[in-house]
This record gives sequence, structure tokens and C-alpha cells, in this order.
Amino acid sequence: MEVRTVDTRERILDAGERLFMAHGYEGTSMRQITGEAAVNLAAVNYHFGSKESLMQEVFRRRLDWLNDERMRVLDELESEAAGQPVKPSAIVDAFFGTLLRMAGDENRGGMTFLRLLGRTLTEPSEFIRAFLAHEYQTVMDRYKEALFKALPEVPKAEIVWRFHFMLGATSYAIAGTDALRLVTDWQIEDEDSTDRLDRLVPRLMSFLLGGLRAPLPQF
Amino acid sequence: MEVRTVDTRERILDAGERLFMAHGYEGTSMRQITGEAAVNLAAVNYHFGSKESLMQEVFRRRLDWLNDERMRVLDELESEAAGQPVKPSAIVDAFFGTLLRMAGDENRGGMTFLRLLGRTLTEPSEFIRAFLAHEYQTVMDRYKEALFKALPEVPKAEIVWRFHFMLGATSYAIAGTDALRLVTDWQIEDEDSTDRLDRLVPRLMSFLLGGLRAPLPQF
DNA sequence: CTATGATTAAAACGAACGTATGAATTATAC
DNA sequence: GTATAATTCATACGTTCGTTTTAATCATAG
Repeated sequence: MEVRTVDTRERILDAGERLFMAHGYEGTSMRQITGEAAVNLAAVNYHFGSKESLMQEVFRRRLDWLNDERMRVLDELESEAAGQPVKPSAIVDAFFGTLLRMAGDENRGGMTFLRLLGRTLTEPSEFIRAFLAHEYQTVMDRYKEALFKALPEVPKAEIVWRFHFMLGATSYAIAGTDALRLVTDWQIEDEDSTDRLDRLVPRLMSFLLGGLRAPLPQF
Repeated sequence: MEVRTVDTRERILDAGERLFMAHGYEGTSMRQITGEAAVNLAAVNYHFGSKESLMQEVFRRRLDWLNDERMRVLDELESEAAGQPVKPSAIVDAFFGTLLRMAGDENRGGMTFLRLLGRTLTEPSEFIRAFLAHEYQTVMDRYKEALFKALPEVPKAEIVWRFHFMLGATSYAIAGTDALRLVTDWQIEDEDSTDRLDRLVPRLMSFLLGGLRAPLPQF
């Protein structure tokens, strides 16, 4: 493994991450990717095998760290709680806060990866959904159990639904940072992007917790 | 205008709606669409001009009614209130409830269109975002103003953000009805789809209102 | 019935797609 | 320095894409 190889692989991953985010999987061509990465057209197939494998590697590079971190933080919370249930707000922050704080870390993909992730959760491509399902499964199961314990009086089905809703709100908050601005044509006051992120986290957390703890619907 | 023409146009729109929902805009080919609609390949270009125009017409066919209905319901609420601010819960139901109840109306696209809409709000394609922005603008402005009046003590920027979050939660609740099931691998109890929809509406409404009325974050 | 316009049909267009090939180049090991 | 393996490169392959063209078929009006 020489230096050039690493650079090439990394440049391809960076270009793929940005272009998949901006134009989607189907909307991004190998020639765009290799063009932006300034590498030969055949380099993607040489290093990753195929366009699909590249997409998976783009995700794996970031998700491995993210999900490990989520596990680590939840481990910590549970050991601090020493058998007592963990506060719902702490669980929500461990899952969504950890995600959002990635946006500020350019070494972990920053806002680009977060927007890619947000968009991909609604991506129709079969292989991507299957891949993400596999990547997420373990973490989801842990958090699901933690929330069940934290909210013993709430029916489990309700918690599962509300987790769905929270995922949706979060994905849009990120992916739609500019997409929804177009849809709504609302100008949110012009903060620079780090400011916006810093204020987004508490805003979203309030909303998520308000939704999670809302009174149960009566059927 | 003969009968055949209408049938052809309608069949193309139906096929396009379903396929764009299932595979996305870029992931759906003209040959798939015309194949499923059982019409000649050239029929799309003849009746709609291009693939882009077809996509726009797929949306216009449903959104025209939806947004008119949203306007009508809000008009009604405001005239009933006779100058007093309308209750936030009524506004939320007028906007999101009207949308969700479309899912039960097969003549208006039903679940298929709703899932298409949910997915498209994160779709990266430029022309689609621009088109949706234009279609939505008037309605959004009306609802924004109504919420400002209904929640005079909440900063406007906060309301705008929370509307974003509500849109995200709703889109995922619909678009992700099966997509997120894959991501999370959570089995939600097996209700038939009308049951699931009937229970989704109050569940989502509780969540949205809980989030909308959550305590403001302290910076 | 015939003329006219609207629609459908079959076929082909050039462009772009993801991938594969084999030679040229570069780095590593002895 | 030379052999060997890893990587880069230019190029081409076979498909599929959205669109266009030209002719055939249909419906309707006079």
C-alpha cells in the first residue's frame, strides 16, 4: 500500500460522498466522480469493484464510527445509571445529538455526509436500503430496548412510531437545510453555517423530546 | 379529444406516479413507464413533451387539489374563528391531516402519491425542487401567517423551524412506511393498510403537536 | 365517402452509461 | 539493478438512455 493508493481511494470517496449527496446515486455518473476526484475513469472499478460497492464504502467509512460512538455513549449512560433506567432525553441526545455533532466534524464527513445520509433514508434503490438496514440493525435494537426501559408506561408500538417520527424530523432538518428552504421559500435568518448548526441542535432536541413525551393519542 | 387520448394520458400518469415512487425519477426509464402503461414508447413525448414535463404533471394532478383543499379548510377555520386566532392543533390538522387523509382516497393517488411526495421532498434534482417550491409557495405563506397568529408568544424563527421538523416527521411517516421498516427492521404490528393509516393519523398528530408546543430551547 | 387532424406505431438517432481490457507506469523487494 | 507486483492510463465494449422521425391508423367534420 503506497501513498498514492490511499490518496486515490480517499479522493474517490470524498468526490462520491459529495456528488451522491448533491445528485443522488442514480444521478451521479462514474465520469463525474472520477472527474472531480481527478483520477482515471477505471480507478473506481479497480479500487472498489463497482459503483454500488463504492456507494457502500462511502457509507461504511462514516457509519462505522458513528454507530460505534452511539454504542459507546449508550454504554456509558447505562453504566452511570447503574441499573436504573436512563433518562429519555439522554437517550435521544445520545442517538440524534451524536449524529448532529458529526456535522461539525469535517474529518468525519461533516454536513456533506449528514445530508447524504438524510437523503438516502428515503432513497428508493433496493441495495442501498438493504445495506443500511444491515448497518443499522444492532444499534437500533440497543436504542429501542433502552427507550422501552426508559418509558415503561408507553406502549412499545408507540415508542417505535415516535422513533420513526424523530428520525424523519432529524433527516429533514439536515438534508433539507437548503432543500426545504426552496420548498418553503422561507428565509431563516442568515447565520453562518456553524452558528446555524449550533442553534439547530437544541432546537431539534426540544422538538424531538416534546414529540416523544406528547400525550398518547386516544383511538 | 377522444376517449383513447384521455385513457393514454391517464395510464401514463398512473404508471409514472407508481414507478417514480418505487424507483425515483432518475431510476425510472421511459421504457418502464410506457411498458407498464401499455402504450407506445413515443406516447410520453407526444402527450407531455419530455420526461421532466411528465414528472411535473404527475405532481400537478394531485397537488392542485391538495393545496386548494388546504386553502379552503384554512379559510373555513379562520371565518369560524371570526378574527380570533385559530387553535394550533386545528392548523396542524388542516395542513398535515388533509395530506394524510389523501392516502385513503384512491381517486387522488392514495398512498402511492403520498409516498412519492414524501420521497421527492429530499430528491436532489434541481428542476423538481424548483417546481415544488413554486407549487407550495402560496399555501406555505398562508399557513405560516396563521401559525404566527396562533402562537404570538413563540418567536417566528422558532415556528418556521418547527414547521420544518413537522414536515420531515410527516414525510418519513409516509414515505418510510416500508423504507424505514427496512432500515430499522422493526416489525410494527401487522395491521392491514387502512387500519395502519387510521391509526397513523392520530399518532402523528400527537407527536407533531407535542413537538410544536415543546418548551423553547435555551441557548 | 372523403378530407383533415389527432393519435399510435415501429424504428432509429446520438449521447451517456457502467464496466472491461491490455499496455504503460510506478512502487516495492531482493 | 532487476524482477515482481500494484496502480494508472487510454481506449473500447455492449447497453441503455431520452428523444426524434416517418409512416400507419384512427376519429371526426363536411
